[in-house]
Amino acid sequence: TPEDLGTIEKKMKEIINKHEPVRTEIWDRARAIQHYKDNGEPFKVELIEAIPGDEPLRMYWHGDWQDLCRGPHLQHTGQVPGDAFRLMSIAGAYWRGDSNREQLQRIYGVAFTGKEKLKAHLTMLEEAAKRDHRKLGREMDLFHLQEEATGQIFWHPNGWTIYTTLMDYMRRMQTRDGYREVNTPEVVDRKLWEASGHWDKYQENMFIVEVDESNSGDNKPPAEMRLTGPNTRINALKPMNCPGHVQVYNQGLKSYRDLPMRFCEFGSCHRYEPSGALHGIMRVRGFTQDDGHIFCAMDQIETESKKFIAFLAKVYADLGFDGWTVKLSTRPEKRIGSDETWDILEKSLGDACRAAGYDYELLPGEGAFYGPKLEFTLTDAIGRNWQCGTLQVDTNMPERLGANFVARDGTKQTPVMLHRACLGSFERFIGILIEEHAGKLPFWLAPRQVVVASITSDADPYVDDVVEALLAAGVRVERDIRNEKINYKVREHSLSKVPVILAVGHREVDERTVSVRRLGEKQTSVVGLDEIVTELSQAALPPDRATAAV
RNA sequence: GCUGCAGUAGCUCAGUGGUAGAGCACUCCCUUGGUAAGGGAGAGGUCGGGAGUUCAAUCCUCCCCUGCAGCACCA
Repeated sequence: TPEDLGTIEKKMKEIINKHEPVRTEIWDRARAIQHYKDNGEPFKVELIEAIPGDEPLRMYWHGDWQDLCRGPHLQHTGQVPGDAFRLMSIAGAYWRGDSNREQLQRIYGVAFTGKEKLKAHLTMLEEAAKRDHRKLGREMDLFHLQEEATGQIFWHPNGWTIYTTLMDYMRRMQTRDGYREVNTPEVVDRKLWEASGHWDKYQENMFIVEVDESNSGDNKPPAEMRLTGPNTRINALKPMNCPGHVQVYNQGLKSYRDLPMRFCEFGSCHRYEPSGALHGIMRVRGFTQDDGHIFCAMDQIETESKKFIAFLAKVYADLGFDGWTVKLSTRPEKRIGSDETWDILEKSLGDACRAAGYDYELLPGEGAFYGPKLEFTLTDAIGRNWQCGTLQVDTNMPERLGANFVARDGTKQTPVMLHRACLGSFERFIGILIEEHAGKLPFWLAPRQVVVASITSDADPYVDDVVEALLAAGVRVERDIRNEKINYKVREHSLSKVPVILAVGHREVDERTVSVRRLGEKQTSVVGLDEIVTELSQAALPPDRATAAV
């Protein structure tokens, strides 16, 4: 508990003040194992037994405290900066990271070389908490969650504006990049998931929909019998779009001339995620992916991969991100497909990434069960990493689901399938977007772009003129003619992150101008009505349509 | 799912074994104010849900739900 942490911290400081000197001895393994057995420390015993070879072990002491350690240790405990550490939290952690093993209590703490640095860190955390998308989502009236639909999002008008604006942008970008948009069913018979292999591996994480398909009419049995009866059909809400896209591909004969064939879908997916995994709108049970699958020949993998990475880089840059990283996840323990195939696929992904000009971090064993993947990760306000974009090569699913094409030599061959998503899901990406910009979204994405506020009620009719002109020019604009002082209006709209406030009073009415105040700036400027309409309508253009930066 | 913590008004939070309070937000009135809070009045709560203990439970006990931090998971 937090109180316990305080007590522990106090005891730590006492030990630090004692300047306990280090003492070390080399023990043979048998003695060390016996020592820990006698002291009831089975985890230490296990650690020692896992150390290869039979070299002696180093034991350390500081006063009463004893540890098995490769070393070195501090000369004395006084070397720990007693005023520059803080115990932060306490939580369970599985022994050796294995959820089938015991869970230990882990105490999290931070330590710095000086008191000032600790203070700066704590201040940073406080600042980061203000950018939390869950907090901003409430303050900006973007969305809410409630327990009747755990892990799913009720989007409010403001939030849904961000969502659809982003989706429209992605649709144009993907069309330009050679994708054809499709749409596939959300309630699908388990047979398809069995065929794809997902039923086997992810059944317990799927939303199951059982429907009675016996004759309708008065002789229908009661619901509790129907759901387990012989005519019950078991469906699952689609947890991913790939099998659906293969079904589209499989309609009609395909030639090597048709490849690469790029399908995309704003695919609504549902996954029964473990309760402890849910996190705001970043990890949810209902979400929409900007999903896409490229069916291609083996020798097209690298070109298509490079093309996608370039596409993703462009999109991320448009959305204001430059700090993303790439990870290459390789074959997991539980997988399908031969090692030879994995060798080829892992290499081609890595090569494509380098060829596109990006380095990657290797995550051994983290790949999907059907193939390796590149993960494109972004960070949230407090520095946690989130996988957003992904690129996965897959030869297994096309084969399982019977996809093929006629090759140049007339033989039937199986295409490779590249699974790819750029944003990942709109939900997670918007969460990251909110935190990255601390709610101050780029003008084209801001749900409420402009508020026109009257200073005195005499200006109200003119407010309507300004609003009309901006609406006609494609700007998302609201009016504020409430009986409040301009200070009050400015404060309120600034807090809710409206990027531009146009204030109008007698002077502006007489001159047909507006007083412009931009979010984050103190000074205002007076601009003619026509001029501001032109300027803001330009600024409202999404990056792929903007002719010039405004 | 696991470990720990939490749930009181729309939001942030105080509080008590005898059925609840503040500030902000909201509504109305006064105020027409020039760029981050003008004044007054009012309305608003099955104290997350269920069971138990008790004369009496928002408070104590148990179960469940939801959230937070971390772990595990993430097709």
